[in-house]
Amino acid sequence: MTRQRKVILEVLRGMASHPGAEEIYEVVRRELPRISLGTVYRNLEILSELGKIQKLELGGTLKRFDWNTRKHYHIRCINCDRVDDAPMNFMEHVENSLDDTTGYRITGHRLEFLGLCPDCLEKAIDRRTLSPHPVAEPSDSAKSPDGDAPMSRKASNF
Amino acid sequence: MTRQRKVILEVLRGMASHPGAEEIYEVVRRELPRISLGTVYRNLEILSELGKIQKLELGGTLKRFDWNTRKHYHIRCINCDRVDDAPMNFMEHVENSLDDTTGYRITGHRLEFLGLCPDCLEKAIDRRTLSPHPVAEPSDSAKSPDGDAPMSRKASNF
DNA sequence: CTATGTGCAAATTATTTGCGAATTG
DNA sequence: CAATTCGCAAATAATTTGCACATAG
Repeated sequence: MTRQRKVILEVLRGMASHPGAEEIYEVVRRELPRISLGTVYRNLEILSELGKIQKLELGGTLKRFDWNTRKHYHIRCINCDRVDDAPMNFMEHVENSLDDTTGYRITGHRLEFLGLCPDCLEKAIDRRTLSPHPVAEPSDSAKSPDGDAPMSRKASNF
Repeated sequence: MTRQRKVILEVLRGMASHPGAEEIYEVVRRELPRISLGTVYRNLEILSELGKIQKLELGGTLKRFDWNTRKHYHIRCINCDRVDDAPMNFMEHVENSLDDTTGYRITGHRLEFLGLCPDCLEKAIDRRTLSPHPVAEPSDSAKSPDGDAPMSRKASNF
């Protein structure tokens, strides 16, 4: 347990979000200005092997880390890539729903919800930025409480 | 619809697995030796936007592609990274299980099962390669039908 | 024709690794 | 001290992109 390892762990525990290595690096740096990015990567890996943190492999391009080591799900914004915990119970038994013809020995599962986070949702409603096809400015009062969901092309992948 | 686009689509449709871009490239190459990897990437992206194929963002390091555009789940081997379709019905309603305090507008979800594929499972049983701690060779007949699952350290992340 | 797509090579992004020096126990 | 870890820089891996040329419609 080196100083840098301890600081990395504390920093992650102090973060509400689910940061990637770079983001953690930037914060740790404020305390240990001489630390290297490689050290951050190495320690995040080690800490997750020790079970002190959890490595998340969600969609998108980067690996994220979570101080919460309990099994739980996540929800990711398809527009800004923000990630939050999904407020939903872990389904202990989904794995039993699998047809046993797979031949696999199942060891776990991962569930990720996709959607627009509150911030991006608001921007989408205000500016129609994410509408499937550009919309001629409607009267600004038209804040349809639950109208046509703005879905990006990307979202239609699912 | 260029020749290369057509060939890429046909090749993917002819593949049983869920290949990444490189793997598709290698096969397409046999028909179009002068095609470039960049073209493969570009066309896979376009084809998925057109809804002709599906882009998969599973765990692991690479993006995979699936000719099957219907919503379905996958199962991935934690040892060799092989991916198969998960023989299980799509859960149309899981998204409703989400506590509505999220503030997100949900547009989809993704479920991935993890485990040992038949091949890796067999090797693990034969050679105990993946046991948590090395095991003294037991009698070879001990094919426990559902005994102690060989779990790698990685698997315990979930 | 002309908009779109291609091949090639260089650029990006995220992550990993070799190595000699520093630190921990 | 001896094993582990660090900082740094270079190496990978997967994917993206700029640009001059080629092709489809």
